[in-house]
Amino acid sequence: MKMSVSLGMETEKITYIEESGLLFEKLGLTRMAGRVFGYLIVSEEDQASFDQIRKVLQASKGSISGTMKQLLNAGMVEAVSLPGDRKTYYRPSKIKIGDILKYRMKQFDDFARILSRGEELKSKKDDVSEWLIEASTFYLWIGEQLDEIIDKWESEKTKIIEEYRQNHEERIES
Amino acid sequence: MKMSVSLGMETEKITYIEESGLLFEKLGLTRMAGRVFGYLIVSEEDQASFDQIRKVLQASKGSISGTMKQLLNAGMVEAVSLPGDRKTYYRPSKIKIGDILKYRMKQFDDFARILSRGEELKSKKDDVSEWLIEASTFYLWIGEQLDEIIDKWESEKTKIIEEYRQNHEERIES
DNA sequence: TTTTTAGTTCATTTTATTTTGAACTTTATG
DNA sequence: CATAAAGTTCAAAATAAAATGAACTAAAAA
Repeated sequence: MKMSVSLGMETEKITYIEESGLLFEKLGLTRMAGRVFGYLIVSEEDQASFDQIRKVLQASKGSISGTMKQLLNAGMVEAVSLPGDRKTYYRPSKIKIGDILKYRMKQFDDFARILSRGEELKSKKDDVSEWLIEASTFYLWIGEQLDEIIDKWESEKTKIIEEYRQNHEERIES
Repeated sequence: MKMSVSLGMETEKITYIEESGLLFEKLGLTRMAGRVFGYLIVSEEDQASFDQIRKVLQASKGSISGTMKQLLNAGMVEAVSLPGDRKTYYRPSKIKIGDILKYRMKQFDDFARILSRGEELKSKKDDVSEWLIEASTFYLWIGEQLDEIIDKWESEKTKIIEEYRQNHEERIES
């Protein structure tokens, strides 16, 4: 196995970056996007330059260029420019976490729509029709519920995070 | 564009089947799986035989064989066998719709885990670390919330579906 | 038992996706 | 203005994923 990350980075972080690549691939994004995101996460610097990313991940400029666009477009990464410096720097964006989920839930809208259209196309109404109606309604409904929950998160997150932190510590102590 | 479905099926349904294929592809499954599922949905028969599916979708036996395994494995399709008939028939399974969502939410667990591990790997605690903790907690929390919501759906779905049905009719009347 | 039908397996081919690399654009700097 | 650095673009190469088709297995029927 060729290790594609190096330049004085700890083995653990190199492994992490590759795992992030594989996860992104599983989520339908590209492996390189996952590597870049992983690198930006575990890098100790506040931001990394295009060329730094390219060198660490040992990829071509073209590949990094396309990947940065993907990540910017998905809102996962932010570009930073500095006066007196023509380079572009990148850092993980502090995107509202609920927005990632909302974005992903759009997939369910599509799924709901295809189920509902399928039901309309059937001339015979049977128990599959029933199921189709039920399933597409479910996705409409769950979308609304999720919006409410995400609002709840935004307003109560400090408290919730604190609760989770305590739970975690309790487990370690016992 | 080669139309890969035919055999006396309405154009609308053929289009539907192809769109279902494209959607499944977008969801990370295969196009063929989407076609088969779409076909089973809009077919007027209760179930379709292996060979019927193969003929309608004009695909090879190997392709259908692999695809049926995928769909069975994902729980989207059920196999039916009949006494005195050596064929296998397939129909869309009346899978609990919440289960599809729960299955998909596993992706978020993975995402939460990678964010949390990234945070642990950083020696410097900065605002990215803060964000990582927040984001991974969010996914833990949302998983629990969603389980509750899905339970609520299961117990109240008849009522909810009725409400949505009325809303839909009102819109048509006005 | 032999034949036939139904489906599986898997090496090969086809198709789609990702990466590279070189030429090009843009913008800062001497 | 000329030069250089930083990125972008895109055709071609590399890689990965999916479909085919032919040989194979299992199980019912003759």
